[in-house]
Amino acid sequence: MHSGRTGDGRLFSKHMTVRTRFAPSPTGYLHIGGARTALFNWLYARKHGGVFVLRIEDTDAARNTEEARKAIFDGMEWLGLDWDEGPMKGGDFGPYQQSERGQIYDAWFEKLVQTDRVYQLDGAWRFRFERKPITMIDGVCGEVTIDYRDESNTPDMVIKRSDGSYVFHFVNVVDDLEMEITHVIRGEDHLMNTPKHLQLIEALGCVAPQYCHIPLILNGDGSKMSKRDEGAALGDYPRHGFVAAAVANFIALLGWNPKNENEIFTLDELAENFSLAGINRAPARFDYDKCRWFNQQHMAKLSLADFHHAALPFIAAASLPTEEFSEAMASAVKEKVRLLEEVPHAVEFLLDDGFSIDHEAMEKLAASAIARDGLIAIAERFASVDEWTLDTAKISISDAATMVACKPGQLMFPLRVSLSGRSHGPDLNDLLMLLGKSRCVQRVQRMIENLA
RNA sequence: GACCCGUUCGUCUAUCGGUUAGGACUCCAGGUUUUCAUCCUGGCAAGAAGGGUUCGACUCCCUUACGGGUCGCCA
Repeated sequence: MHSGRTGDGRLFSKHMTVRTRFAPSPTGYLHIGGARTALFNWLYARKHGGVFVLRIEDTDAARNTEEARKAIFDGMEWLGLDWDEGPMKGGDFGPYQQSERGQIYDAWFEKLVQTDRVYQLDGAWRFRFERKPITMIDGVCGEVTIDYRDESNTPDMVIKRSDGSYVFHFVNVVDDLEMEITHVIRGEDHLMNTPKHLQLIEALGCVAPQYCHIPLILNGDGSKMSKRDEGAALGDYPRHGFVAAAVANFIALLGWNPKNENEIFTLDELAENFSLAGINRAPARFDYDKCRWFNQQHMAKLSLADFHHAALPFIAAASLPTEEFSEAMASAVKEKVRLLEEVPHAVEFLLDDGFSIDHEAMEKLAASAIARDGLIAIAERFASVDEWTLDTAKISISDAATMVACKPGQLMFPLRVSLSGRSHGPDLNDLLMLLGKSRCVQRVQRMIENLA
């Protein structure tokens, strides 16, 4: 039969179409680690002009939920990981949900019955392992051997439950065979399953796909990432105002690197540069700060219109008037925020005259010898401007500085705090133009009163 | 506990026997900006430990320690 060996996978041929798959089970939510597995499979398929399959592994009827199914589709769509075959897409190897593939499994199972590779125990069917060392050639880990002569460590596994349903190991293997999957990129938690799968494939008389096990993603402190941990649920990313390209970029670099010093990649660029050889073997820790930095880098590349559009839902969610949130405002904060969820706070004082004034900034102002006089001069100069333009506003500030015998630069901080209530924010020129003459005068006067 | 995989700055990583061990995030200091931020420049910071092999080891081998994974009629 075949190569006489198991575990070394298919000899990769230039003529062979690469077929990868992502096979999540619809229980819970889409985990960031799962998203990365999907991404790597997608990248590998795209890189090699292959086919990316989405298969829903819903064999555990009790734990499946519709929300979880939706989370998978939504997450994939958000990240931009389109599948060539799968639910809502069809394909020649369907159906793509295991719950609908019963007859297919029955047929393959019958082969094992015929060849006496299964036996019944307590009503469940167990697969009889061959008692020999099993060696796999993993695409990432290299050669790994598990000795199946040690029966205590590798008991025969159940592949068909006493209720007649099939277990993961069996359906997963059958589907990869049926769907002609060439490369299986999956989490390292499956590494010890692989010899089981190899044995099954051999018993079925087939050739195994190339397996590649990628390291898991850990929390920042090195602990196992689970449900409630920051960054664990893919669905949280759009909610916090991450853009998809940034998240894909960041998780791609968690466990993979392009072997050069580039860091910012679009999805297409990732696909161009992707290779199995660049995948690491050690688990990576999740760094939320760096993820935010990637987001900032990707947002900076967004067009103003796209950024404005992306920020609008966050303005609405903060109960700020979306119709007043202009592209000019978006422009003023575009490169100052790392997450879209920071936009409302960054612009709220532009949309609402009743903004509060930062304590620390106020104290610094109160301590300044020239702040009050400077602001009085500015208010006076502003008020006398006929045509409010950036030039006339700037001239007014210079004039005010002359009046109180200081440098214009010294008036910037008092003016900034007067206009925005804070010591950090958009460019002063933007503030001046965005607010207009009368609001600027009002705000400066309000500050003068506060300082009295 | 058994069996697997792993271990370079705090974090993500480059290095495929010979390098002042490089880059990025974070942090700090300068510079640019009449202001804030961006940005630019510079700085802090690493080969888990012990044995080998070798002229020479972060790199290869062994041991220990530590981390992760797996040991289900879950996937």
